[in-house]
Amino acid sequence: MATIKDIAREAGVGVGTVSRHLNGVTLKPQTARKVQDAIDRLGFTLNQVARGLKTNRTRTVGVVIPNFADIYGSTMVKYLERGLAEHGYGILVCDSSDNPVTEAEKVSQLLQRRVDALFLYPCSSNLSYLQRIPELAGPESKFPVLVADMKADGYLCDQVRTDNRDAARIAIRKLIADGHRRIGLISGPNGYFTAEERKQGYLEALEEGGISPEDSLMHMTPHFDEEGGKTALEAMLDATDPPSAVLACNYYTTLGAVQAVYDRKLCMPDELALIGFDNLGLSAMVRPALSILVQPMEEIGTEAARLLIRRMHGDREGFPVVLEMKANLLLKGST
Amino acid sequence: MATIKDIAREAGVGVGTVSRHLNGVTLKPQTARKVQDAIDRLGFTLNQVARGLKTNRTRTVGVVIPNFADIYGSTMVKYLERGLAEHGYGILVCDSSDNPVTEAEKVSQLLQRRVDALFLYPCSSNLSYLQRIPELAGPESKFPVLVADMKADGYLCDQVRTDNRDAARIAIRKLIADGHRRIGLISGPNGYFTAEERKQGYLEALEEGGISPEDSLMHMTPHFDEEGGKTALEAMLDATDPPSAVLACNYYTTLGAVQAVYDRKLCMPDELALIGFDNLGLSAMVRPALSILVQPMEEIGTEAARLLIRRMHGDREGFPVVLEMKANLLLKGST
DNA sequence: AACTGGATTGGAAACGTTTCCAATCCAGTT
DNA sequence: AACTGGATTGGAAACGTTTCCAATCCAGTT
Repeated sequence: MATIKDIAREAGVGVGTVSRHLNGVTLKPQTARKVQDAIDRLGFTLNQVARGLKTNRTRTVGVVIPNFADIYGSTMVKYLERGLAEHGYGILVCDSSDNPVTEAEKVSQLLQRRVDALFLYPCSSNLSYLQRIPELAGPESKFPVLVADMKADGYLCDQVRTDNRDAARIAIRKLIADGHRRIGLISGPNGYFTAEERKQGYLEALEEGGISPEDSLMHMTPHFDEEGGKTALEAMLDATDPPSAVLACNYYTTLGAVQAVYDRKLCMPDELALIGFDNLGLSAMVRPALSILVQPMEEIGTEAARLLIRRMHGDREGFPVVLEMKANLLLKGST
Repeated sequence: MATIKDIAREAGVGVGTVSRHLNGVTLKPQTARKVQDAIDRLGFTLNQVARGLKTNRTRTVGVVIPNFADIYGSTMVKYLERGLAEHGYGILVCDSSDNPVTEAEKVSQLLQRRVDALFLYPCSSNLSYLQRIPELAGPESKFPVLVADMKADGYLCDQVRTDNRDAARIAIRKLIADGHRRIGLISGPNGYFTAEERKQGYLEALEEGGISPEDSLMHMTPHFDEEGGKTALEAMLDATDPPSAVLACNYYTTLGAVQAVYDRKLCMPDELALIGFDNLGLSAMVRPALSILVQPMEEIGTEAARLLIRRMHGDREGFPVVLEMKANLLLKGST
């Protein structure tokens, strides 16, 4: 492959001149032409690895997400990539398989590859491994780290996520406005940030509505999964005083809840009003169509890109920033 | 950040020795200990960019897919990443937004970043831009390129994809075995490889069953989308001699078809048997549960990783290889 | 104790850029 | 025609590794 030296020789100029041309410095027109001709003639392409070594910037952001096959994460990454690509940045992505150990390993691999910043969608709120990383440790670390969808207070990073409390709150408010008083919640495990925030929003909305919470109506499923969603809804329906409305707090528990509704042949919204979470495509497949809280994945990805670009350009304004984007409540036939 | 020279000085050895230690060469035990101590003491991490420049290998595979937010592509990439990571390779991913021009641009950006191989999930079967790339042009190019889910005959690359003919064939065979004679097809635009292959499989199965194809039962939707799926099914149902069974050939047309079924309040499978495509999660949301052809995304990703690893290690056996993986027909209540 | 030769180690050169300083160019002035 | 000084250009040094050759070490032999 042709190098800058080959171009310099071919064009009869110095390597510095070729480099300047490649970096957008305006040369004397005839010099520029000679250089460009040589580039075209030899089919030269700049070696970004060499440039990266010299400039100490790879124009690459490291991304770690728990599961690529999950629409939520992959949609965020889609818009992250789009936003970064506009500024010439690429992404090096890793799947942590929802395993905190793998997550920490992937982060250190990415740093060995000298990414310019990290986009982390962690699988737990334990980010202590960040402290053990020399580049990141110390209060004066300037290495940009952005945490998505998870609380990272106490760590030096920006955060972008859905306003989970608000999401649950607007859903529950709507159910209360529809006259429901016994409203069930299917959320995730205690200690899991988004699960707890959504529960918090639920509690706040109940309080606003003057409804006192009942333990029997709040199910913190152990794995935030389909099975848990189904079991939780069945348990509530089997209890002595079943709910007339339920909010399922993620995609998988929504799947499970819908199945319980089908199995019991309940008619929505009359026998049970249901609001699901996350997956828009799903909504239309349920009859009546499922009302759903849609997280602003595009916005999160786009804002994350914008913020990371700023940080990589040295703008530390407002650091550390916490951006909470509002979810959208799409009302359909199930409420 | 500490470099290999700092380690050499700190440990009182030469840089070559440190390099050898880092590359797994066994040193004299006490030398190894001195080096390791220095590494630990200074918190050294190897600069992979510098290594990449010297070795001319980045241990990175470039990935271009049309839409990250699409479960099909992102699941393939998940398993691709997993398979490559086992061998120390990372992936640099780009979303082409289903745009052939962007696709070509992303490919050349990836090559500037000196990826060791390319995983391409192209948005059209026109891969002519590959020829214009100096690294890839010429019959003797050794640069590994793998094309997923698309025909790339005539280009020098390996191919891994679903056996689309077989997929459609087994679905139609099943419908024929169930006694259906009038079977509809909802596929994608002519000229679109997977759409045509699936149609081909449909035709083959009809022929086996001694059924002559009818144009009015074959709908090649212009965009392979939800709208097209719905419209196509409605058109078939409104025709004088409607089908008793239908195969929708991708996720989006399946969504559309299911909606048409709902709107007309048809009872599956009695009034219409339906087989969908791609999205497993969807199946359980439809009642009766939707029979579905599930593409072997995990297998494709895993096999692609295996093949790319081999190619990057210089093994050219069987080049160019075409791997067609069998889809899985999951039978549920809708047939 | 001196020698031998395989094992181990040291360190220069190189990978392909960028950047800085010095050298050269050349339009405008005298 | 000679001079001036800003604009342009040339090219050495450096980024942090790997690798090769040469130098050193040292266990085993004499």
